[in-house]
Amino acid sequence: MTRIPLDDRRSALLSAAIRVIAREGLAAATTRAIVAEAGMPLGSFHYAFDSRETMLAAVIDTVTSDERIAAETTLPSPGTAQELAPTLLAGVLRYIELLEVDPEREQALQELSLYAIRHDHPAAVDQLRAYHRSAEHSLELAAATCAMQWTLPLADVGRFLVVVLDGITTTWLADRDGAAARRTAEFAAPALAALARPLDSSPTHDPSLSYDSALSTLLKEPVRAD
Amino acid sequence: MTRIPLDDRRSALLSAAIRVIAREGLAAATTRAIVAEAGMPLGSFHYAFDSRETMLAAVIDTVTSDERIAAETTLPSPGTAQELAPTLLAGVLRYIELLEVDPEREQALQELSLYAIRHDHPAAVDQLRAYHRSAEHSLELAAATCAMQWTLPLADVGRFLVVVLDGITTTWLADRDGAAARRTAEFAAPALAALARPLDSSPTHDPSLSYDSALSTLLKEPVRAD
DNA sequence: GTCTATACACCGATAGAC
DNA sequence: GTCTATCGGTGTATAGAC
Repeated sequence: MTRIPLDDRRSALLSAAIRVIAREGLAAATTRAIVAEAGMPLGSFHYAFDSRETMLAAVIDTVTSDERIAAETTLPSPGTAQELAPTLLAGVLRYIELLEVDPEREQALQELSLYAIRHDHPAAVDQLRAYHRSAEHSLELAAATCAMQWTLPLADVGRFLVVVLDGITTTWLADRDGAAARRTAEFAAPALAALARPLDSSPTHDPSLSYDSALSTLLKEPVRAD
Repeated sequence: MTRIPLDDRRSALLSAAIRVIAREGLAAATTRAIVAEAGMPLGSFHYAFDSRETMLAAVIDTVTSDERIAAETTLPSPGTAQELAPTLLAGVLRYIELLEVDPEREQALQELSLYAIRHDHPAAVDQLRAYHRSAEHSLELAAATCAMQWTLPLADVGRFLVVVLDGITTTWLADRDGAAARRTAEFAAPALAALARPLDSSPTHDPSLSYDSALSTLLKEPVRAD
């Protein structure tokens, strides 16, 4: 009858699977639920994928794509140079907004991540590395925009940003306290900015001891007072 | 024959369930797998619990107990006063050690948390609040031991610690990079310590030996207006 | 190629033997 | 009370009609 290209079928099933996982959880994303969401008969599933496991690997691969992650975590790139801490803060706040707009999607990503750690560990590592790449790129861009440079290896700063974003995500998913998440962001941003120094400062300085330059940046950010 | 008190049966099933979840994941923790782990016949399950859902609620309640969480996250309390940042760092490093000793347990806790968020939200909130209580208690103790006080509401500082610990956990579970986790801790500890200041206004000591106290001292200076 | 009908394993839960 | 046997339902996967 209606002969649909195999790739179209596959992608339709993948997006249906993501919707089901987001709406009802990974455990409820059965083959029956997925084909129902896609409006297909059950038989179509194993025509497009060898098994449910294979399809889940494809789902993880889809949500792990660099473009998708970059769209979520990339900081806005302002045309004019400004202070680093507010730039970083704006990026984290933007991430929190995305979190609030589509909580189910983030919950789905967390469930897929835990699933991958247990059943497809290489995929979990890939997923994490994609986040690291995006974080490092954003941090590099932010520092350059503000005429700053990082005093620690970019990988370490990037990891801390990933840790903070992930922690904010998990915590917010549980308590849905956007104000508290934003207070966390307001602390994390200057703490990150404290790890950078102006581009033209003395280059041969042991970074582990040069908290003096970090201090000035940290202290420029008003500590939240209530 | 062997009449076992109901409470003993329940607790045996609960610990068996936790072992199964840790070893094979929440999805694999079926009633059959749990009673097999506990060495009981299948019929015993619904004699001890109304349903699998009820038992999972009890599991969450068990792992959410204050004592259990405190044992994982409480900082060591040194008898002698010392600098705040190393004290905090020691606590985070100790948490990372526990993480490395029993990764499956932490993975199980993450899976239970995501399950609770979706299917038993009040329990998820309780779990998070237990972590907050423990974090706040540890931070209060650490500050007092070091003769310091927090310059932000304890709840906010505690939340940041929870966020960092959670982010470290999720990230480490994926990449198992203990060295990177410790580098993250080494950044987070002084960043947290920067949010405290000495209890009294006595003159500072040698700042070259303790950057965290220098940070705290400078934090007392007025934030300059832009 | 597409879809219906079905196989077969395993799930949570329970009835009934002892 | 304790355990065996089993029920009804649902899971993944497939055979076979068209």
